[in-house]
Amino acid sequence: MPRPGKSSYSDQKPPYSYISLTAMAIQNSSEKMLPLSDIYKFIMERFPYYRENTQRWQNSLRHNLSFNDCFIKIPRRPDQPGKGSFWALHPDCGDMFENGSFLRRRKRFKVLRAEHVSCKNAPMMHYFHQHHAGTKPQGHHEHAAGTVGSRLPHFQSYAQPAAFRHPFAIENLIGRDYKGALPLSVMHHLGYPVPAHISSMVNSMWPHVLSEPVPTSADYAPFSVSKSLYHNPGAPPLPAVPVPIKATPGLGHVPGLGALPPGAQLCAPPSSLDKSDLLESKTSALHPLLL
DNA sequence: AACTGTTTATCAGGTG
DNA sequence: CACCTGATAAACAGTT
Repeated sequence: MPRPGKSSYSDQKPPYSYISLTAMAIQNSSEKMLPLSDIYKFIMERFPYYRENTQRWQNSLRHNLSFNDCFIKIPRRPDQPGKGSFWALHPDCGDMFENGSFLRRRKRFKVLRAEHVSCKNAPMMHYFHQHHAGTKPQGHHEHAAGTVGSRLPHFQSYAQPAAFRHPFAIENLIGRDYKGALPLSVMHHLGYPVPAHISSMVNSMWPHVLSEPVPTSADYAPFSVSKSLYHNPGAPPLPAVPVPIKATPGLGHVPGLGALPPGAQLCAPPSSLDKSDLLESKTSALHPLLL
């Protein structure tokens, strides 16, 4: 295992998964979203190991972006021409990494099917911009069967329960589920007006991490998820549906690995969330003290 | 053509 | 042993 400050390890494979590396890159960006090429750049600049075999690892990374629900695509605006979309972290995956350390992912992040459809697929964003329905969304291959229809209450119950809300509508993206959870910059990018009270809340949840030191190529000092990626006390609970891998009650704070800040409240399912809405959850692993 | 994104498949390693 | 996660390969489609 490479140790921080040992340059002789600089060309070794970093102890981070592609998910971690991608999350690092995105969180390190000022906009909290990056095009694919900038994710490549970030990784190559900081980890010499990834300056070689680019075809191999970049294919893997793209696979991870598409495959993992923790990454969402943000379309470019017409005034931002370029290749591909921006990639951002799903607003509910802030506590994905154990103890805030990128070294270890605590739980698998999976979204509900309905949420997934509206969040993962580009046509939603086109609707988002153009205010009309895009092409019919397709479910992610892994979730296409088995969960149809039954996990919609979050969207349906928001604000105007009786009103039909297209699953691609902005209200369903930034409505109860995402309001205050997407980075401000992303909200702004999407042209969504951000009320002041939400703005302040979001800012406290998604701080700029640019001011934090960035590890050099030889320094695998763990990137830590900034404290405000955890939910603030008082902030409305987000309907994350994390699928815990396992609880690790004994781990606690590892020196240098970034600890849970005092008073931070981790993402747990809202109390109102019906048990049937949880996918394969093991509630013991969701206890805040364990996170 | 090169890049981007999706999907399927396979394998290795860790864990209960 | 079953299951899960992550890494890798590859085919393929769409976009720039």
